[in-house]
Amino acid sequence: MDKSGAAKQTAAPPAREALDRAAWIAGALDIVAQDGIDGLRVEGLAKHLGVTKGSFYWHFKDRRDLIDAVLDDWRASRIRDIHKQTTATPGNEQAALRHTIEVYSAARNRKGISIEATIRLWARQDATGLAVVEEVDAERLACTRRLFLALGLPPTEAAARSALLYAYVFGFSMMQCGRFDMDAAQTKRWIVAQIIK
Amino acid sequence: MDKSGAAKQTAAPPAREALDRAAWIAGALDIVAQDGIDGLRVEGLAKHLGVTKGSFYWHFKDRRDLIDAVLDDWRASRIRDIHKQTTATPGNEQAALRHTIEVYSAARNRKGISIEATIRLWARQDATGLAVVEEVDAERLACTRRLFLALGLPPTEAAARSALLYAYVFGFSMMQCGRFDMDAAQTKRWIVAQIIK
DNA sequence: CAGCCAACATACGCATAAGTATGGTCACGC
DNA sequence: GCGTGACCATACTTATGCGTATGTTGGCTG
Repeated sequence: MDKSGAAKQTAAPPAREALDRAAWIAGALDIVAQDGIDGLRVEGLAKHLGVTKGSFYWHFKDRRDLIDAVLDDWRASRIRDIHKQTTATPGNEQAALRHTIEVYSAARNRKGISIEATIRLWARQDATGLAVVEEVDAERLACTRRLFLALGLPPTEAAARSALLYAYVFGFSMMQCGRFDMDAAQTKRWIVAQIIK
Repeated sequence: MDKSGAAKQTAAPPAREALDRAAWIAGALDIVAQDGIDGLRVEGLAKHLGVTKGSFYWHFKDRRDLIDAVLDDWRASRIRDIHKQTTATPGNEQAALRHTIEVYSAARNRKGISIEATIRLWARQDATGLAVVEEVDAERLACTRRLFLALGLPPTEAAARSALLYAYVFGFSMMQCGRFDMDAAQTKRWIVAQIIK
């Protein structure tokens, strides 16, 4: 049925060069963003990459091995990202906080939000996933808290504000199912002002 | 294997009386809270209720019929609940707002949060689910906004505060994967004070 | 008490999906 | 020019799960 004319229907590079683990993980994240972790099937992923599952079981022991690899990749990338977004030269902490909210809140990339929500929900049932999520949470809170402290706020208020920031950003992104235009600019500005100071 | 001694291993009532749609929906919500919508299998649900799927297909056309019924039930119960929690006698609007935050934020019932997160995430892929979620969102925002307006706040600020309240409550609940004791009472009080006024 | 029907159980067909076993191919070293 | 191994395809086996077809039972009515 699709044996002769199946050459470039997916996102495979022109000349198909050998896949490595990273390529499989990247593909897996595409699937996870769309169909959740339950939707991450090895045959489906293989088709997405233009190969068969014979290849998959060369690179991974089993499906769980892939999931663990995806988790590790996600943790590393999220921690890398929060550090990158919250670095600020002394005196620019407020701008850094605004920037962090802007970058993380909502519409920017639907895919990242989907992945995060999926992993977070799935982690409620999986100890390994839970540990990863908690690690990312702790790191994010620490990063923003550091900025608030640099602004001279007392420790308790810095902790509270970073918690509010995190809760807002995440809660907001989860509401963006459809359009739901509560990003009425004015509303958003007011909220950010409340959080920042 | 389980033909003779299978009498009361599940949560079936003592004398098994005939199930109705409501019982199936309630059971389905148990499953959804634990294993997500993808984990909602008709055979598994039947076993959970102590019957076989022959019964299921008597009450429901197919699996999708059950999902739609669950969605409808969830929408109705959520709208009923937000109305109940946000009713306030004139002069008690602040207390009502505090009460609403307290009731909806976190630890109270892990199950409700799981169900909400699951439905919300799943709705990203399903038009029917999306409509339900948006309806609930709109109703909740309207209810809290009404309270803020009753407190004399200008419309834009009332909208902004209700949005922040909603985002906080929801974001906060999603972080409660493990223990993650950021409910340090003090932090929580500070945040609530920011939101309320 | 005959018959009927709601409410289930049982048994099947069919599809999907994990994992295994084994065969094929192409590049590269020698 | 030929083996060797990385990389992938093919062909199973097994298990799960949806939907359907049909058998069974207990209670109610006339």
